[in-house]
Amino acid sequence: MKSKIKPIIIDGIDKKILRALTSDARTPILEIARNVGISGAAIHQRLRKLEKSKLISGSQFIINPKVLGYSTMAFVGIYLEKAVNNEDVIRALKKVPEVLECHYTTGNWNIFIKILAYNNNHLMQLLNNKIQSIVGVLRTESIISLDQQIDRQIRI
Amino acid sequence: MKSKIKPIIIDGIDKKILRALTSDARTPILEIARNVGISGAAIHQRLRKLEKSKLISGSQFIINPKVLGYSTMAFVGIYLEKAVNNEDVIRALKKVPEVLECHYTTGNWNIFIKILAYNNNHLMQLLNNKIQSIVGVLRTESIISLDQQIDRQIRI
DNA sequence: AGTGAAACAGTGTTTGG
DNA sequence: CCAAACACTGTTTCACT
Repeated sequence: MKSKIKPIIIDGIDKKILRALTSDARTPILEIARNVGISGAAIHQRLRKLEKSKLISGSQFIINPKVLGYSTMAFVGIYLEKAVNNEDVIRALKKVPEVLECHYTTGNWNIFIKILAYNNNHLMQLLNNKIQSIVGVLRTESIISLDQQIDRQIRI
Repeated sequence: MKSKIKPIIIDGIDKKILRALTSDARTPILEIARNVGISGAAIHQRLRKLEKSKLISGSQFIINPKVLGYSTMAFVGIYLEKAVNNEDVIRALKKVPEVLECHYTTGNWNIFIKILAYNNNHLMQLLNNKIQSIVGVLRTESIISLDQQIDRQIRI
């Protein structure tokens, strides 16, 4: 069962708070307060509202995988056998840490993933030993990202 | 010219720091210090090292687009005319806030994007009015994400 | 080089209005 | 939403290993 999504109304002040915190999660609340022109307690109050509405689903430091040597990003379309239990495949994919995203999709592929590897050879190993070896996976089609030009969240 | 990537050696303490801050960017440094068993000053020092190495490229609050009414995510493969200036196309795509990712890719498509829309109708409008109208775009192929099962960073 | 204790300014959060 | 209040945090300094 899906959890219900409550709509939320956010005003200009909420947007300013969100813009500050989506560009730097550690922006001091009091600094935001000064820029917006209201008290820190008010910002704090609004943040609680935004978190309660689930519009904010957490915060994180961003890791640059290139510094760790990951230089190959790829998208992989996966064909599944008709009889297979999809959830088992998802469970297996979750165990592969290099798989960063996983979607059920329309079109020819049943599942579509984003995967990160050290290099093309490592990608091939992952596909052979970790992806295509999953029970129910028929075959895969890979699209390698030569260069990522945009990576962002939705604009507030 | 690409900026040089300096390799970095991180030990178990660095990993613990990164794990804490990638799961919650606002984790107090002193709390990490207590869990790891070293002083706050030491954590602070290591954080500076990690930022200097660019392994940490910032921090952000995570927005849940569903709460804002975005319910359709799609991947779109884009065919370009041979004569077109790719950078102009990227520049145009950057101006479309619903485009969250953009990659140059191998394979049939020249460019591959991830895009977010309120619904299928909105997606169609975006494709017709904002993407296919870009000079140099020949045609597009869309893959709609029915459900996203995995969304994470590389494991530390 | 890396560590930890101490110190201060500044922050996060609560309370009462 | 504000102002005040308190405990705690972030950050620097410095002596030590």
